[in-house]
Parts: sequence; structure tokens; C-alpha cells
Amino acid sequence: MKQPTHVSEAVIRRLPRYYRKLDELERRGVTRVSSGDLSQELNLNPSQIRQDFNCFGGYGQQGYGYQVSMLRREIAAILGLTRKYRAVVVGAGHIGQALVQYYGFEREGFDICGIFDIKPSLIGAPVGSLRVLSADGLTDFVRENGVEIGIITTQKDAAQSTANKLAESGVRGIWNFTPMDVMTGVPVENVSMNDSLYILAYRLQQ
Amino acid sequence: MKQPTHVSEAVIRRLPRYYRKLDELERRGVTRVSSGDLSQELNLNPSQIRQDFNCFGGYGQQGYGYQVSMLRREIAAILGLTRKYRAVVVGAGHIGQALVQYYGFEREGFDICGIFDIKPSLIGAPVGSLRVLSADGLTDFVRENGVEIGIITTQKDAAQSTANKLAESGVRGIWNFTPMDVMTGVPVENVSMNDSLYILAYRLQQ
DNA sequence: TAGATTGTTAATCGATTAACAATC
DNA sequence: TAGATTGTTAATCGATTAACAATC
Repeated sequence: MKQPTHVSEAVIRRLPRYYRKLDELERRGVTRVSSGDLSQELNLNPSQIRQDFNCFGGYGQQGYGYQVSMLRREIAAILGLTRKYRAVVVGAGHIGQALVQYYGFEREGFDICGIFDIKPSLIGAPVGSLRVLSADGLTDFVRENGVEIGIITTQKDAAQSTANKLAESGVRGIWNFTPMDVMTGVPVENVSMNDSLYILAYRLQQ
Repeated sequence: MKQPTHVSEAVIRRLPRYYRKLDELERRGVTRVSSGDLSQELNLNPSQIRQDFNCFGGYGQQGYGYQVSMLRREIAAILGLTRKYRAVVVGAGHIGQALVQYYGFEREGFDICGIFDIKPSLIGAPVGSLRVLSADGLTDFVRENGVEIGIITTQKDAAQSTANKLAESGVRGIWNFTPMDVMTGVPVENVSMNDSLYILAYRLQQ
């Protein structure tokens, strides 16, 4: 993999879609794919696809296209999906509990090993194979277990303080499910469920 | 509100953030805001903010800025958040159940009035104030209740067929929680939780 | 070899930013 | 009025698309 100087945000945001499509093709037994094929499947321009891949290196072969399994592996490596990550969920409401019990992410290498809340009535409650822990112990837990990702599923108004606490505890990235933009020193990815629903409402009017 | 010829995707994707910020400001009792203020709060360029607002009409006042409550209301109207929408959830797994029990969306006018599954063991189970219904009755339910939004929280491999069924039943838009890109005649908004997590993994490497 | 498809450069298009006259 | 800030036009920047030589 070529070490690229700077890859634009737009390219990065397309990588997961490439990854998912290549994974699907590989499962279907497709061994070979061209930028033209992918452009049809993903509704993108073939030039753009080739440009995107060439940000990281030349994975194709003239006159042939790309080898599905190899390209999938390369993109997985670029995204950092070839290793495991420990994560904790802060906020044991419905969404927090749903994430713990959804095993899809574990299959992809994201291991949710703790769920926290401040509400006394929730502490100790079983969630999947875990039990809700008191948020008092969050910092120690993150440090002792080498947790790299903090998932925020608290109420909106607790989002910023939770983000601060997670960042101070040594988490390297934050996955934010609240509709609140948090500011921290570590990378934050917002799921933006609200925004997505608002945009759907907008489209229903058009 | 000016009827704009065409508003770019980039502008539309920023509208929810404006809306959320203005809502927050209004709640905090702020009555007046300039594009400069907003640019700091949202980490955007002030020119861009003014350009964005002027896609829909001139809501500001020279020398003063924007009236928070008025601007908030206008953007709510643009997004279509001034009316109610009926929605159904298809897939009564953890995420589907979490959505039904999260009342945040209801507060914003999105009323989830049905939850469906094909799994016999789930049918009849209580979820919030609802009971899981058999997916056999989905089409009739959508028609009889004027459901406009279909929410897909099924397994990935059922996403496309569910989308087809929803679209045929007369739903006007689809909110897709699966990591599968679905193709239909109605607008689809993808929550893309997976993609968001992959991008976080990418950032942890940088 | 001929055909296909890449990698890459150049052209186009659109979005962001800057600038400033209009005006509250 | 003077100061502030918009609305809008023009300049810049970056991303997308087209084109084509390289080559498998």
C-alpha cells in the first residue's frame, strides 16, 4: 500500500461502500471485477473508482480489472479492519443495549467489552453477556482493558461530558450516537440518526 | 420561502446541523445570531452559511444577523418537520425494538405505529406500547394507516425484499438501518452505522 | 496479436471562500 | 449617523469526469 500524502474526505467516505460491495462479490464467488462493473453496482463513475483506488496504490491489471479477493483485503487493510478493537458503550438505554446485543460488529473485529450507566436502577442489569457497570468505574475500566473506542449512547445533554471523560480515559476514538456534536481531541464519528431522518423528511416533500 | 431551482446535496446535508444548533440556541434563550457566530459554533465558513440560507430566501437583516426563532422555524419548514409522519419498523430485533422505544423521534413528529417481523416467536411480543405484528399484514397496515415511512431493521439479506414490499405498499420514503444499499423507486436514507464505524477505524490508524 | 481495462494526465464542473456594495 | 452584517457576485479551490497512452 502506497503511503498517500493526503486522501480527501470524499474518498474516505466511499471506502466502506467499496469494502461492502467487494465483500458481497467475494461471497457470491465473483473473482474478478472491473471499474466499469463496480460503477454500475455502486452508481459511481468508473474514472472516479480508479482514481480512488489509485490514492493507495495500483491494485489492478490492465485489460483484466481487479481481483476481488485481493482488492477486498487491501481496502480492509486501508480501513484498519484487519485487527481487533475493544470498545465500551456509555449509556445503557435501548440503543446502547441493542449495540451490545448485535453481534455483527463483533464479527468485524469490534469487541464491546463493557456497558456503563449512571442510573442506579440499571447498574447490574444483564445485557447480552455483559452486566451494566457504574459509570464511576469507566476510566479504570478503559485503562485496564486497553479500550480504544468509546461509544456514546447517553442522553443528548450528557454527550459532551461523556466524550471528555472517554478522551481523558485514553480512548482513541469516539462513536457518537447522540444528536449532539461533541468536541474532543480524539477522532469522533457521528452516526447522525436524527440528521438522516430529517433529510428523509426533506425528500418526502420534494 | 423561495422555491429554489436546485439545492445541492451538500447544502441539504448541512440543514439538519443548522436546525439542531438553532434549536439549541433558542432553548438557551439566544434570540439573535450572525453567520459569524454560527460559523464558530459549527466550524463552517460564514460565507457558506449565508450562501446556504440564501438558497431558500433571505432570512437575515443587514447589520443585525438572523433571528434565532424565526430562522429555526424556517429551516424546520424546509426540512418538512412541521407536520407528522407515520412510520413502521420492519424487523423486530434489538435495533428495531430500540427505535420503537426511543421517544425522541415521536417528539419530532415521527410516529412509529407498527412493528413487524416474520419470526413466529416474536409475533405478539410487546415492544413499548406496540405488539410485534406478522409481516404478512404489512401491506394492508401501511395502506390502512397512511404510513409514509418504512424503517428497515431486518437482517441484511432481507433488506432489498423488504424495501420492495414497503415501496409497493405505498410508503413514500425508506429509512434503512441495514448495511445493504437498497434500490427502489422511493427516496432512501441510509443510516450507515457500519460505514461510520469503518471510518472511525480508519481514523484510529492515521 | 487484438481487445480490454488500467493508471494517469488534462478538462470540466461544482462547491467553497473572498470581497464588497447594499442596507438595517 | 456609524458600525455591523447581510445578500450576492466574483475568484478560488478541489473534486469529478473525460480522454488516452500504457500494458496485460
